[in-house]
Amino acid sequence: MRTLIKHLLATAEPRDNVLVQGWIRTRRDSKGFSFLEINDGSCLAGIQVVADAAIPGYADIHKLATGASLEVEGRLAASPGGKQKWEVQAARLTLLGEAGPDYPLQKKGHTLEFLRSIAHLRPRSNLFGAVFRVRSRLAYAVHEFFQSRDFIHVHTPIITGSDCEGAGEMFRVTTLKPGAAAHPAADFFGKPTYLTVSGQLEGEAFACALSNIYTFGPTFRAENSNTARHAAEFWMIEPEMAFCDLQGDMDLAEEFIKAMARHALEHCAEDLAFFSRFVDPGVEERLRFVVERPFVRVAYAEAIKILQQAGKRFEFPVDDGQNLQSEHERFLTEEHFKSPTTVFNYPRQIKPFYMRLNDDGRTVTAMDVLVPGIGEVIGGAQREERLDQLLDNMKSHQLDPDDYRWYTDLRRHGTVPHAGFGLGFERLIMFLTGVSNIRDVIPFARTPGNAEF
RNA sequence: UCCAGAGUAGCUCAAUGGUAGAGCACGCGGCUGUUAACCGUGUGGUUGUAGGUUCGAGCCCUACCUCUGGAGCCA
Repeated sequence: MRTLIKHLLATAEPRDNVLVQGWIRTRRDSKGFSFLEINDGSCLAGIQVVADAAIPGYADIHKLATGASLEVEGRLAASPGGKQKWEVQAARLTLLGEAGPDYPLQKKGHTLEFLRSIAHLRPRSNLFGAVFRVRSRLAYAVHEFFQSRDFIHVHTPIITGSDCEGAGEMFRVTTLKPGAAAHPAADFFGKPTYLTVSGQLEGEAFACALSNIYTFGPTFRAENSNTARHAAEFWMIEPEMAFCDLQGDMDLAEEFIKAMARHALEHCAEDLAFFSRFVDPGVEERLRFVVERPFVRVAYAEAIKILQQAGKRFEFPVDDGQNLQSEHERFLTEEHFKSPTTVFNYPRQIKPFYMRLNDDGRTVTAMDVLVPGIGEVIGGAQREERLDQLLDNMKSHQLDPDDYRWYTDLRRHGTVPHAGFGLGFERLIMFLTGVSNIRDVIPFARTPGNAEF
């Protein structure tokens, strides 16, 4: 029976009759025998195979090149070589699939840019194997975090009929033939439909029934954003809590980030060490810092004062009443506080209609969590639970309440204070791995002009 | 979408306006408990595309395409 390499490497005693299946990373020939390094993706490290020229299957040795797949039967034994504890002394080699001389992954460093052009093969590289193992582990950690706190997972719809959630351009979903006259009534759903940009509004409906809920699913934005932090398709995590205010929301956001960092340190040590060595030297230290230290919390008005008194020339002036620019956010989290920072109570005019108006009449209960190196990783708010105020907010945002009938209904029937936030899963992975481009933390990235694979 | 930079061998990169090269990969030969093995040798090019300037363009000019970094929008 096959044993994954991660389990072979963790074995305590030598073992006869092991079966390894994987892909060849490199081969080194000697005069009567060869060394093969095999990787199966179960962990960063591969295992060394020693193959004597006399064993069955060795006749294919010239075909056992980098990238080829094979099966090795043999004995797990202590390795006399200095760089590994175990090796497999092969009794039989079976070539499964050749990789020709045009196999693009060499046993040397490649640029990330080149690896993106072979997105179907890059998971076989050290870096992308590590990234996607961490991504998987963290997806598990997300569910563990919320489930252990009695949050209920809700699958909000991917196709949505509301075209005005206020979160950016949307992809149209239609079965109408291209060029057909625009008759929404003749379309599949009898009205215009889109890919969701957020499950928040639906999440609120479920929070106002099940108390604490979360969503974790794909999200789509048709914005022509061409940056290292934006993708047209990405995964978002959106908790929503009934009977919760802004304080509770900020507490949960902070606990969540800390829990993810702690989980990565505890369960992805080998891969994190790899990131520290080849991607971002400070990543492990940064995660420990995030776990140990409380986040800074600062009101928007105070943040503006800090920026104005920083004595620093920004490209964009600090303007009270306007949104913070990327350079302002980075200054706060990277230079001034040198810590993850939560900014709250933003001016109402720069935030969406659903955020709760504070008693000052000028600010809303919004909060953004900023982290060094990434900037905004979480955006959230206590929601407006008062029907009259919500309708007033819609009016000032020039929205038609008729388009939000079911949403305002939540305030007509047993309304409660509630709050939540949204977090881009890819940005979290970037923060935890140090990988600086969102295209490199999602298996097959969709960005403007690029839907290959 | 805006600003800046870059496109030369499969990959990473060289090349005063004057005969396009190296390392790695790949082929062949050798050698060794090797480990991004090593030594020798060989194959490999419409210099992103289309125009232009020039006796002569990888290099200078124009347009376009693609990518990268930054910005906007945001998660």
